[in-house]
Amino acid sequence: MNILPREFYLRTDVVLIARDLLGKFLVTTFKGKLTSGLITETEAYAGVTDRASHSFGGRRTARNDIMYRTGGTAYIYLCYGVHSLFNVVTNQAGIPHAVLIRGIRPVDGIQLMMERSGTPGLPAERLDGPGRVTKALGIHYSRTGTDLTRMSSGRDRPAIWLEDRGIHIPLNDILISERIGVQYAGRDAMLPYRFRIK
DNA sequence: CGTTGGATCTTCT
DNA sequence: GAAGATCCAACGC
Repeated sequence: MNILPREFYLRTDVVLIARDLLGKFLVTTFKGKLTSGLITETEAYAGVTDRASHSFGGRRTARNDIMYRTGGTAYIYLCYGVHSLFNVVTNQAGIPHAVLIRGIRPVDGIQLMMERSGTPGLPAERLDGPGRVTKALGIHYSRTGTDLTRMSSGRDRPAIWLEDRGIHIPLNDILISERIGVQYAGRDAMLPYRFRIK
């Protein structure tokens, strides 16, 4: 197993990290059941200078406090009272950058993920939508603050982590566009911070 | 096929 | 008290 190391997240360019996360694996084990997916879609949120970010202007509240932790921490919050959205915090502590995971291709535990999604039967080739991703992987917003980099074994293994399985997505296979659902961010809504595998 | 609105609840104003 | 980094079913065309 090759868990993404702290250094991966500590880099200063959150947009580059969002791109690099394509092709990596988001893995969870809850109650001994392992589920995972290859990350197919991400969005970068560039902290205090980004109007679309929860931490724009240095805003710091009980909800987004996790964003100010060190890179490699999970920032998970409740959206519209319904969906848990999963982000990875990047950069060093005090700099509230994050990458939202918006889509995966289910790999391990496909059947369980389909059951969690409420659509058993057909194996999904793509699982798109940040709320659906967390639902399928069993990620709840109460898990916010989880350290995603701790490399340990057995029962102490973190319940959520990111893994490199040696897959590299060439730039030619990546679609870059504007972020979704951030119209309120004005000019920043048009930044090319969304990355998708074609 | 595009558009609309309800669900649901925490967070911040 | 309003709005939100969403989703899906129900509608109208």
